[in-house]
Amino acid sequence: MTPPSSPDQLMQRCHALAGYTLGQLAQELACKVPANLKREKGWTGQLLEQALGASAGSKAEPDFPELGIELKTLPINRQGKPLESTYVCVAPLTGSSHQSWSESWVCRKLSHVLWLPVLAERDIPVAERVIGTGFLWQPTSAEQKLLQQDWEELMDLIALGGIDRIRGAHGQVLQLRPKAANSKALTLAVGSDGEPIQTLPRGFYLKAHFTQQLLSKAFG
DNA sequence: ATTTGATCATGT
DNA sequence: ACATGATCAAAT
Repeated sequence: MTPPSSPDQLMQRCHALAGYTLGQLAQELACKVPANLKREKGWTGQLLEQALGASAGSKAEPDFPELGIELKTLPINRQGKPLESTYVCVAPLTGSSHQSWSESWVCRKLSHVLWLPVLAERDIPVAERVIGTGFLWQPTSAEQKLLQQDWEELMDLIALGGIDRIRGAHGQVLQLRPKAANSKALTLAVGSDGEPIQTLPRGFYLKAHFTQQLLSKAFG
Protein backbone atom coordinates (compact mmCIF):
# COMPACT_ATOMS: atom_id res chain seq x y z
CA MET A 1 0.00 0.00 0.00
CA THR A 2 1.32 3.40 -1.00
CA PRO A 3 1.38 6.13 1.67
CA PRO A 4 -1.75 8.29 1.78
CA SER A 5 -1.21 11.66 0.13
CA SER A 6 -3.61 13.62 2.31
CA PRO A 7 -5.49 13.32 5.58
CA ASP A 8 -8.67 12.94 3.53
CA GLN A 9 -7.30 9.98 1.67
CA LEU A 10 -6.08 8.46 4.91
CA MET A 11 -9.50 8.79 6.50
CA GLN A 12 -11.24 7.38 3.45
CA ARG A 13 -9.04 4.32 3.65
CA CYS A 14 -9.60 4.13 7.35
CA HIS A 15 -13.38 4.36 7.13
CA ALA A 16 -13.40 1.70 4.45
CA LEU A 17 -11.95 -0.71 7.01
CA ALA A 18 -14.70 -0.19 9.56
CA GLY A 19 -16.73 -3.33 10.11
CA TYR A 20 -14.12 -5.66 8.71
CA THR A 21 -12.80 -8.36 10.96
CA LEU A 22 -9.07 -8.73 11.43
CA GLY A 23 -9.35 -12.13 9.73
CA GLN A 24 -10.95 -10.63 6.60
CA LEU A 25 -8.34 -7.91 6.40
CA ALA A 26 -5.51 -10.35 6.98
CA GLN A 27 -6.81 -12.51 4.16
CA GLU A 28 -6.84 -9.56 1.75
CA LEU A 29 -3.29 -8.72 2.72
CA ALA A 30 -2.21 -12.37 2.59
CA CYS A 31 -1.23 -12.36 6.26
CA LYS A 32 -1.52 -15.24 8.68
CA VAL A 33 -3.60 -14.64 11.78
CA PRO A 34 -1.97 -15.77 15.03
CA ALA A 35 -4.09 -17.92 17.34
CA ASN A 36 -3.55 -15.36 20.08
CA LEU A 37 -1.43 -12.31 20.76
CA LYS A 38 0.63 -13.76 23.60
CA ARG A 39 3.67 -13.60 21.38
CA GLU A 40 2.85 -11.20 18.56
CA LYS A 41 1.50 -8.43 20.74
CA GLY A 42 1.93 -5.82 18.06
CA TRP A 43 0.28 -7.85 15.31
CA THR A 44 -2.95 -5.87 15.10
CA GLY A 45 -1.13 -2.54 14.93
CA GLN A 46 1.18 -3.76 12.22
CA LEU A 47 -1.67 -5.20 10.16
CA LEU A 48 -3.50 -1.88 10.23
CA GLU A 49 -0.33 0.05 9.45
CA GLN A 50 0.04 -2.06 6.37
CA ALA A 51 -3.61 -1.65 5.38
CA LEU A 52 -3.44 2.14 5.65
CA GLY A 53 -0.08 2.59 3.98
CA ALA A 54 2.00 3.59 6.97
CA SER A 55 5.72 3.65 6.35
CA ALA A 56 6.92 0.21 7.35
CA GLY A 57 9.50 -0.44 10.00
CA SER A 58 10.18 0.91 13.42
CA LYS A 59 11.67 4.31 12.79
CA ALA A 60 11.45 7.12 15.31
CA GLU A 61 9.00 8.94 13.05
CA PRO A 62 5.24 9.38 12.81
CA ASP A 63 3.51 6.54 10.98
CA PHE A 64 2.57 8.94 8.21
CA PRO A 65 5.58 11.27 8.01
CA GLU A 66 4.22 13.38 5.13
CA LEU A 67 1.06 14.07 7.10
CA GLY A 68 2.62 14.24 10.55
CA ILE A 69 0.00 11.78 11.78
CA GLU A 70 0.52 8.94 14.24
CA LEU A 71 -1.61 5.79 14.11
CA LYS A 72 -2.75 4.19 17.35
CA THR A 73 -4.96 1.14 17.50
CA LEU A 74 -7.18 1.15 20.56
CA PRO A 75 -8.46 -2.18 21.89
CA ILE A 76 -11.99 -1.78 23.25
CA ASN A 77 -14.56 -4.01 24.93
CA ARG A 78 -18.20 -4.52 23.92
CA GLN A 79 -19.15 -1.42 25.86
CA GLY A 80 -16.73 0.62 23.81
CA LYS A 81 -14.27 1.19 26.64
CA PRO A 82 -10.51 0.85 26.23
CA LEU A 83 -9.12 -2.46 27.44
CA GLU A 84 -5.59 -1.19 27.84
CA SER A 85 -3.51 1.87 28.41
CA THR A 86 -1.91 3.28 25.26
CA TYR A 87 1.83 3.24 24.82
CA VAL A 88 3.23 6.57 23.61
CA CYS A 89 7.02 6.46 23.52
CA VAL A 90 10.11 5.64 25.53
CA ALA A 91 11.08 7.96 28.34
CA PRO A 92 14.52 9.58 28.19
CA LEU A 93 16.11 8.86 31.56
CA THR A 94 19.29 10.88 31.12
CA GLY A 95 20.31 14.06 29.38
CA SER A 96 16.87 15.59 28.95
CA SER A 97 16.69 17.58 32.16
CA HIS A 98 15.86 20.86 30.52
CA GLN A 99 13.79 19.78 27.60
CA SER A 100 10.54 21.68 27.26
CA TRP A 101 7.13 20.10 26.92
CA SER A 102 6.71 21.28 23.33
CA GLU A 103 10.03 19.67 22.38
CA SER A 104 9.19 16.38 24.05
CA TRP A 105 8.50 13.17 22.18
CA VAL A 106 5.25 12.82 24.07
CA CYS A 107 3.98 16.19 22.86
CA ARG A 108 5.12 15.66 19.31
CA LYS A 109 3.76 12.13 19.06
CA LEU A 110 0.40 13.12 20.43
CA SER A 111 0.04 16.31 18.40
CA HIS A 112 -1.97 14.50 15.72
CA VAL A 113 -3.25 10.96 16.17
CA LEU A 114 -5.46 8.68 14.15
CA TRP A 115 -7.23 6.54 16.76
CA LEU A 116 -8.53 3.26 15.40
CA PRO A 117 -10.69 1.28 17.85
CA VAL A 118 -10.75 -2.51 17.54
CA LEU A 119 -13.24 -4.68 19.39
CA ALA A 120 -10.71 -6.93 21.03
CA GLU A 121 -12.01 -8.62 24.15
CA ARG A 122 -9.87 -11.57 24.99
CA ASP A 123 -12.65 -14.09 24.56
CA ILE A 124 -13.03 -13.06 20.90
CA PRO A 125 -10.70 -15.02 18.60
CA VAL A 126 -8.18 -12.73 16.95
CA ALA A 127 -9.57 -13.34 13.45
CA GLU A 128 -13.09 -12.37 14.57
CA ARG A 129 -12.16 -9.09 16.20
CA VAL A 130 -13.88 -6.18 14.48
CA ILE A 131 -12.30 -2.96 13.24
CA GLY A 132 -14.16 0.13 14.36
CA THR A 133 -14.45 3.67 13.09
CA GLY A 134 -11.20 5.60 13.26
CA PHE A 135 -11.06 9.29 14.07
CA LEU A 136 -8.44 12.01 14.01
CA TRP A 137 -7.56 13.75 17.24
CA GLN A 138 -5.52 16.78 18.18
CA PRO A 139 -5.35 17.58 21.88
CA THR A 140 -7.49 20.46 23.06
CA SER A 141 -5.77 23.07 25.20
CA ALA A 142 -7.29 21.45 28.27
CA GLU A 143 -5.98 18.05 27.25
CA GLN A 144 -2.58 19.56 26.47
CA LYS A 145 -2.48 21.08 29.92
CA LEU A 146 -3.19 17.78 31.66
CA LEU A 147 -0.58 15.99 29.60
CA GLN A 148 1.98 18.72 30.14
CA GLN A 149 1.44 18.75 33.90
CA ASP A 150 1.96 15.01 34.18
CA TRP A 151 4.92 15.05 31.82
CA GLU A 152 6.69 17.84 33.70
CA GLU A 153 6.14 16.16 37.05
CA LEU A 154 7.45 12.84 35.79
CA MET A 155 10.42 14.39 34.00
CA ASP A 156 11.34 16.35 37.14
CA LEU A 157 11.30 13.16 39.16
CA ILE A 158 13.47 11.44 36.57
CA ALA A 159 15.98 14.29 36.43
CA LEU A 160 16.18 14.61 40.23
CA GLY A 161 16.86 10.94 40.86
CA GLY A 162 13.35 9.92 41.82
CA ILE A 163 12.78 7.36 39.12
CA ASP A 164 12.68 4.41 41.48
CA ARG A 165 9.84 6.07 43.38
CA ILE A 166 7.72 6.47 40.24
CA ARG A 167 5.02 3.88 39.74
CA GLY A 168 2.16 3.59 37.32
CA ALA A 169 -0.17 5.43 39.66
CA HIS A 170 1.68 8.71 39.17
CA GLY A 171 0.01 11.20 36.88
CA GLN A 172 -3.60 11.93 36.05
CA VAL A 173 -3.59 10.98 32.37
CA LEU A 174 0.01 10.08 31.57
CA GLN A 175 1.91 7.40 33.41
CA LEU A 176 5.43 5.95 33.42
CA ARG A 177 5.76 2.16 33.33
CA PRO A 178 8.39 -0.41 32.42
CA LYS A 179 8.96 -0.84 28.72
CA ALA A 180 11.48 -3.59 28.26
CA ALA A 181 12.12 -7.09 27.02
CA ASN A 182 11.91 -8.30 30.63
CA SER A 183 12.56 -7.22 34.19
CA LYS A 184 16.31 -7.84 33.83
CA ALA A 185 16.84 -5.37 31.00
CA LEU A 186 18.62 -2.32 32.33
CA THR A 187 19.46 1.15 31.12
CA LEU A 188 21.24 4.18 32.54
CA ALA A 189 19.41 6.64 34.78
CA VAL A 190 19.99 9.16 37.58
CA GLY A 191 20.09 7.87 41.17
CA SER A 192 18.80 9.54 44.31
CA ASP A 193 22.14 11.29 44.91
CA GLY A 194 22.61 12.24 41.29
CA GLU A 195 24.84 9.26 40.64
CA PRO A 196 24.43 7.05 37.56
CA ILE A 197 22.37 3.95 38.22
CA GLN A 198 21.02 1.06 36.17
CA THR A 199 17.26 0.75 36.05
CA LEU A 200 14.43 -0.67 33.97
CA PRO A 201 13.75 1.19 30.73
CA ARG A 202 10.46 3.05 30.98
CA GLY A 203 7.82 4.27 28.59
CA PHE A 204 5.07 6.86 28.72
CA TYR A 205 1.53 5.52 28.52
CA LEU A 206 -1.87 7.18 28.32
CA LYS A 207 -4.20 5.88 31.01
CA ALA A 208 -7.30 4.11 29.77
CA HIS A 209 -9.52 6.68 31.44
CA PHE A 210 -8.02 9.39 29.23
CA THR A 211 -8.54 7.52 25.96
CA GLN A 212 -12.04 6.68 27.11
CA GLN A 213 -12.76 10.40 27.26
CA LEU A 214 -11.52 10.75 23.69
CA LEU A 215 -13.89 7.99 22.59
CA SER A 216 -16.77 9.63 24.41
CA LYS A 217 -16.10 12.94 22.69
CA ALA A 218 -15.81 11.31 19.29
CA PHE A 219 -18.86 9.09 19.49
CA GLY A 220 -20.95 10.39 22.38
C1' DA B 1 21.01 -2.43 22.29
C1' DT B 2 16.98 0.39 21.14
C1' DT B 3 12.45 1.72 19.20
C1' DT B 4 8.58 0.25 16.91
C1' DG B 5 4.06 -2.30 17.59
C1' DA B 6 1.52 -3.38 21.97
C1' DT B 7 -0.87 -7.22 25.28
C1' DC B 8 -0.20 -10.43 29.04
C1' DA B 9 -0.79 -11.74 33.70
C1' DT B 10 -0.35 -10.90 38.40
C1' DG B 11 -1.26 -8.16 42.51
C1' DT B 12 -4.39 -5.33 44.83
C1' DA C 1 -12.60 -5.72 38.14
C1' DC C 2 -8.91 -3.13 37.17
C1' DA C 3 -4.34 -1.05 36.92
C1' DT C 4 0.44 -1.85 37.39
C1' DG C 5 4.39 -4.17 36.41
C1' DA C 6 6.21 -7.72 33.16
C1' DT C 7 6.82 -9.36 28.78
C1' DC C 8 7.08 -10.67 23.34
C1' DA C 9 8.52 -10.05 18.29
C1' DA C 10 10.19 -7.44 14.30
C1' DA C 11 12.94 -3.84 12.47
C1' DT C 12 16.88 -1.05 12.73
